[in-house]
Amino acid sequence: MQGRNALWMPGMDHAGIATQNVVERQLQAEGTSREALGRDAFLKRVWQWKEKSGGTIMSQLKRLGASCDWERQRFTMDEGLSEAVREVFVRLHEDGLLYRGERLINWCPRCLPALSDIEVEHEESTGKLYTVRYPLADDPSHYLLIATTRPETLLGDTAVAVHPEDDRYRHLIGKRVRLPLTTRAIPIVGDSILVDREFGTGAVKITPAHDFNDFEAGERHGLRRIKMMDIHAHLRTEGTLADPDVIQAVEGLPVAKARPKIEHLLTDRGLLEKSEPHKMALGKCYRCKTIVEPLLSDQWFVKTKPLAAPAIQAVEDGRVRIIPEAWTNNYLGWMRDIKDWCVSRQIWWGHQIPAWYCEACYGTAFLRRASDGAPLIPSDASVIVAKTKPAACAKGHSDALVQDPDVLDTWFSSALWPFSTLGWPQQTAELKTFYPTSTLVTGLDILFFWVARMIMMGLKFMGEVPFRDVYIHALVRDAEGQKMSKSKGNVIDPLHVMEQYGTDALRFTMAAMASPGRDVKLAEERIEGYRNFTNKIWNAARFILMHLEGERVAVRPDQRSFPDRWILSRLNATIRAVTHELEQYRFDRASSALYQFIWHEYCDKYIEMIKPDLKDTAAEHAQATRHTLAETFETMMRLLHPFMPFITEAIWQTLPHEGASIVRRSYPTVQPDWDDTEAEEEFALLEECRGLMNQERAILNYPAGKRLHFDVFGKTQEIRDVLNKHKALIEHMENVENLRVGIPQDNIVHLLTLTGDSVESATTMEDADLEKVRENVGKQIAVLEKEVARITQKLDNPDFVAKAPPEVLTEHRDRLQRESRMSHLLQQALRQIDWSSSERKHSQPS
RNA sequence: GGGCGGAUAGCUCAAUUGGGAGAGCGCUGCCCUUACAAGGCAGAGGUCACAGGUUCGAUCCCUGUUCCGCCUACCA
Repeated sequence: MQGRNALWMPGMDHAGIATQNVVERQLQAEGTSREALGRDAFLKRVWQWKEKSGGTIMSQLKRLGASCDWERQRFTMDEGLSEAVREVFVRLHEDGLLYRGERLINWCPRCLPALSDIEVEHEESTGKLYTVRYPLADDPSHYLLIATTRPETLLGDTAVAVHPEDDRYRHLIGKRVRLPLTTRAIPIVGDSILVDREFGTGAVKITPAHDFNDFEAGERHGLRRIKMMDIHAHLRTEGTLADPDVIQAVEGLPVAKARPKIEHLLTDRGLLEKSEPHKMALGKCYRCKTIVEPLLSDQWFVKTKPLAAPAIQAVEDGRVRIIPEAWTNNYLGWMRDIKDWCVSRQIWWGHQIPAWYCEACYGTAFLRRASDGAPLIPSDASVIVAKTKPAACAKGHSDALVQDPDVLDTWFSSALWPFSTLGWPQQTAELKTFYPTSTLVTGLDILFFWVARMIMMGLKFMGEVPFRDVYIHALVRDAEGQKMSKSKGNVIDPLHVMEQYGTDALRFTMAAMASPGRDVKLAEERIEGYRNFTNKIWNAARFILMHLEGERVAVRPDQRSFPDRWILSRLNATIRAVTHELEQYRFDRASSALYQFIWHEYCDKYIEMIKPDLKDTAAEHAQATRHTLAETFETMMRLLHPFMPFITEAIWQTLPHEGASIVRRSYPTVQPDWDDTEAEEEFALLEECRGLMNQERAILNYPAGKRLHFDVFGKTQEIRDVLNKHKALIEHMENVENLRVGIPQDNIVHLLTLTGDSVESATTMEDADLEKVRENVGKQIAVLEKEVARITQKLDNPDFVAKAPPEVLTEHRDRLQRESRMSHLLQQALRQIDWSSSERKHSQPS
């Protein structure tokens, strides 16, 4: 609508692990499995599922009225995007930023593939801290006390560490201990990094194959790595030299079952010193909440440090702006401490890694997994990385090439999205036009998963940042403030909400609640409130259509009626505010400006003001007013359209308009000749009158419908002129007859007078319940006197008078004057009430 | 353990250069007044979490405390 060349490209990633899980569950229900199907047939099934159900998000977007470029829809598994993935993989490898190695990685024993660090959620839980006796090899009567939360892993221990400067243990370094439950003896090493003297016993076991810190300690001390678990996190004792009865007790058991057995065995042998409750943060799979196990395996890693450096720079120097800014430090902190990124996943659905290994060169045939025939590539097999399958290996073997069975992390392809979707690696026109893009809108929860990686990849392969602004939107939570999740079952389906309240109401609610840095608790009352707002707009439109019959004449703004000039000026202010706030990503302020204007200025005031003109066909301004009415409402619909696309289009079509659709019309811009400070000031004066009159009605307890006589007094001649000019309007708006305009005066008999800044207003109180009035007035006076005392006290303070800015001083003095005058007037009214009631008493026979 | 954010009307949330605290919903009263009862008009309701400090003056700035979220971390 603003005439910019905008591209909103819709699309999806392939959600590797999640999608594979879903399809595998289907297969399970059918009594089969992916292994039984085989890789190719399985992938066909996944594609089928994707075609069928993958459109849900797209249809939700469409229902929400998202104006995407639907023709350009992209999917990370599309051929073009897959080509980009292969290109990037090969180039990262060439540049030494990609390597394969045996490392410890987070492993979900249920989902089976590797997880990256950030796919692991930490959850506080209470476990036990066991203290185990490790007898010294050369003197079994003495032992070292080792603290551990995972006693079953001791089968994989290859050393014990103490702090090199710990006097308790220093003399033991270099000696050996007998590893409980096994026939092995392991060394005692000194390690100041691993060991915290203060914690536990100050001595710690090292299990390099099953713990990240221990892995690194193992590297430092050249320790052997003994794997004692399989991919399902079931204990495998082969190679641990465990005692036969231990093997019998725990072989093949999952961790949870093995731990008590080990505890039992240790106790039986008098090797368990004690166990006590212990709080710790357990790593769990973010998807299925299974406890994650560190697992030793061959994986592909992206070396992230060199990529992160320019990505940090880009945010530091403002080429990428994160909004709200508060998240910037979050991003920088994470990037500065970034770990290498494990990108291989042991699943089938995804981009299969473009790496090949030559069995002939390796010398012996690769082992193949019995279940699915996947080759198990040895760590030392030489690798050929290429975009397509090589014809032959370096030594000319052509028929012994085996492709890496693993696929890439979904985020690997997502990271390329800003340019892969525009045709890269081809230098397309789209890429030239739209890269770098302007804004990425996303949730905080994927700032690291996605945003950080897009910036790294964009800088590496395009040489430019992928986007200028990153707008972090709020996360929508349920009414209790809980994050929505399928497993908790508290997910609010937007389709359902749209069904119930309408899409426009949902959209407007989201916009209104999008205060920066704050999550949205989706409260139904709020949606309902904005549903009512749409209803209000609809009814206003009906009213307008009813009154548009007849000539409409466009007149210069400054020659229109007072209400017309006023509403044009207000509309202009609203256009200014909405445009400004949208540019600042303040959707909350933009929507509240619209709400305030449409309901409280346009409907409550403007429409009410012009009713006399519309009903009286002979009215002076009728033709011009009808024009203004159509003009302002049409403009208002365009201004509101991005927030409420459906109702605005529907109404717009019924209004006088040009063009086929509101979407194709321009967004309203500020019109200099609509600004009218005079009209706004005059309106403010009328509002002041209105306020005083309402207050009087309230004090006198008069019913809303009662027509009253009012006198209004302008404090200057100029004000009185304005009041006289709008006398009829005031009478109409305030349900008043025979309004009289005069000069303020004291001692008016039988009248209740109130004062404002510019005007005073008086009305008769004879019809009122004087007792009630006395009470109300008394309350008012008390409030006023309190305020008067407060301001007086401030003004009596010489420091305040000396140091406060002059405008604050005058403002205080004006206020004091007004409040004391008001109090004076009310006391006067009180005296009159007393006088009247005594009159009444006297007139009655005793 | 570290970092960040929040604590304002019964509820959901606003309030940037420190100077009389706002909205929506809910509540109370009166109104089916020919656009709108999903509405109109009016009203009640707040020691701005707590304790100090800076200042003429603090919801706002500083310090500390409590409670609630989130992120992050290897304390075995």
